[in-house]
Amino acid sequence: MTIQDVARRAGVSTATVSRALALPDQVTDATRQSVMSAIRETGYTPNAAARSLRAKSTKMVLVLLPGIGNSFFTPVLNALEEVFSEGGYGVLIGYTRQNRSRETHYARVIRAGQVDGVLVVTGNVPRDEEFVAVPATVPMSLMFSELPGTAQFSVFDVANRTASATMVRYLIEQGHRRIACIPGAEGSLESDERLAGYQEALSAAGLPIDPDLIWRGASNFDFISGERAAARYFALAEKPTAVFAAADEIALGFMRALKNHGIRIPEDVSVVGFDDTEYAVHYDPALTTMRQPRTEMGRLAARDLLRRMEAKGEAVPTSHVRLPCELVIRESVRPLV
Amino acid sequence: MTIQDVARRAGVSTATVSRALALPDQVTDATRQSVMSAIRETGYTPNAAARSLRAKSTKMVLVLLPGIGNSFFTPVLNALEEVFSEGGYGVLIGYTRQNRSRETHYARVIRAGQVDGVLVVTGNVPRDEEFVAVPATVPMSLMFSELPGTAQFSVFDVANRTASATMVRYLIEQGHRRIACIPGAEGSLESDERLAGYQEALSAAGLPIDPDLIWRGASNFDFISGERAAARYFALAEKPTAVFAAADEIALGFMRALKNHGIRIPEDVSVVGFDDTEYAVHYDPALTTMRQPRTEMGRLAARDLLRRMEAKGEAVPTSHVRLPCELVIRESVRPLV
DNA sequence: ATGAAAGCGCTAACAA
DNA sequence: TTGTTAGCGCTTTCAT
Repeated sequence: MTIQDVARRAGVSTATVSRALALPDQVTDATRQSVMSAIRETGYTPNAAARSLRAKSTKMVLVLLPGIGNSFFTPVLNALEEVFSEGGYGVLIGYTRQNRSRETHYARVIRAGQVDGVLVVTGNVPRDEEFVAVPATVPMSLMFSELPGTAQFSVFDVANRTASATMVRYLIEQGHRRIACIPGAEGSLESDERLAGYQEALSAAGLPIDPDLIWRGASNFDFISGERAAARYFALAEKPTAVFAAADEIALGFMRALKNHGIRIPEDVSVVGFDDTEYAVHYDPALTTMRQPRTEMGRLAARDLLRRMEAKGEAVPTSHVRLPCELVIRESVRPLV
Repeated sequence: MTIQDVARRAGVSTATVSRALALPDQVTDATRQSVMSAIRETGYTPNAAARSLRAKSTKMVLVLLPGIGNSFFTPVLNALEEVFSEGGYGVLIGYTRQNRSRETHYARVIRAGQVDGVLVVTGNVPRDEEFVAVPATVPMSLMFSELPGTAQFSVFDVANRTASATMVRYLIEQGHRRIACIPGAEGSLESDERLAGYQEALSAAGLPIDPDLIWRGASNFDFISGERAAARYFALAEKPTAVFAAADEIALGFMRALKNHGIRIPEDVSVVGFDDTEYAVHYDPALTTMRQPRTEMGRLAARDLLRRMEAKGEAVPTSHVRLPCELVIRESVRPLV
């Protein structure tokens, strides 16, 4: 069923059918009626490839995720799909898996004109040379990461440093003085920022920064990193009274490892996380953490990209948004005062 | 940069460029060389829309998910993306949200020829009339659900009933006699099957099926359903010694609610789940559950669809696969013998 | 082995 | 307001 069939059936030209669909006011009521009924009778749906070829727009967005099976991104993806599909755009999903060849693959997808925009949702922006040229081709945005000195894309991130400082300050207010930190994925921006926030809060309170209490070396923000950090805890002669984990999963892994050795939380040691994933509230003890507004970030980023994709020709200024996080107090911190 | 530019630069026709790319053996080494270097110099990438229009194939797959922010599907989606992109197919993602209008939207995407295949990953197959016609257009498969009497699509599911029976039998072997069941989302196939497995195991052991111990009425396989079931537990005069939850999240929600009231697990009551999501092993106590082979299911389903999409013309028989689950014994069951 | 040419289905000038 | 027509970029007969 092509536009030809509809045109024949309605007794008009293909151009009129096209107009009846795209610019209904440029067509008389009568013809629009007959075109519409012809469409209904034939069950016609415009062919996407033909339309794309002609219109030079595919109405599709590429969403690039790291893809380490991380459920942190589930609500983000949900929000993105919601806003994009509402705006008439399809969501093409790509997992880079920190893998060069997969990045190249998706760079090619973009160059093939398969998408009208790109959203990179990850701490690691593809290093592929081919990606350098992308922003010139189609609008591209970043989520949960930043790239210094690149004004050509919008970025949506949270105030990691401020949030971490707030969290550690809360711990201090609760009377904690010896506070450890598990900063998460070594070398990532989030990790650096959250560690900086931790140090900032300690310094502001006149507390020393003890290298023995900074448990580096994690390759990810996952359970296993928390379990590994537990070994550092046990090795310590003078234990901290509180631990700030840079992600909920790290906190959960850490707590589980401690509990295996009979350590009680928060009676023996307080633990806090970062993210506020779905499981934080259901754990025992329910985890005190910083809520990242994942759904809201997704919506904002999607709407911004939508606007920039629709702006045929004229340049829309890029957005640089840093959302605050929210301290969610639950049960995993014991007041020392 | 179009195929024209490359052709001019290499001093050949566009047809030759096309052949050099698609059928390299039909071209002399010399011409292929010059075409390739022309491609490199120009940075040419074939336009996807033009290719699709001509070839009547988009090299894209639509993956339809329920989209209730459920991280159960994270590894599934991961596996799907891996296999499809390896096979040269892009993954277009769609969340139906049990919403009629969104189903219609995606039915239209399919009819527009935007995808070469469809994978419905959900217990609820779209009811939209427009979907009835889909399997005739492009191959379509089902995951984690079945539709009786439909041989035209492949289906990949787990043996829910058998797995549940195995789980309950395990509980019985551990000496439990009074076993409750939280069957999960009312009216879903998974729920029905898992409940049936529970009843089957009880009957086989000569144990009575007590309606007071079947805590129906959940609208989903989520935490809240577990919390609600806890009320049923507390209301009961004669408590069960073990509870079979039809999903890990239900089990976690249930355990958390019990612990809030000072009930210890497994000392006071044993709890088991179903799924083996990432969090099951990190909970305290680590949850005894049935592992669903989510990644493997994703791979199998993707490969099957790939095969059927590639089979230009000739009919490939559909697959009907039911994978077994694996009992994972951890800490949430107390032996009574 | 290569080229010429038709055409996939649609949209948008331009004409009428 | 409507129709005619060109052409988006590619693949694929059919000739040569």
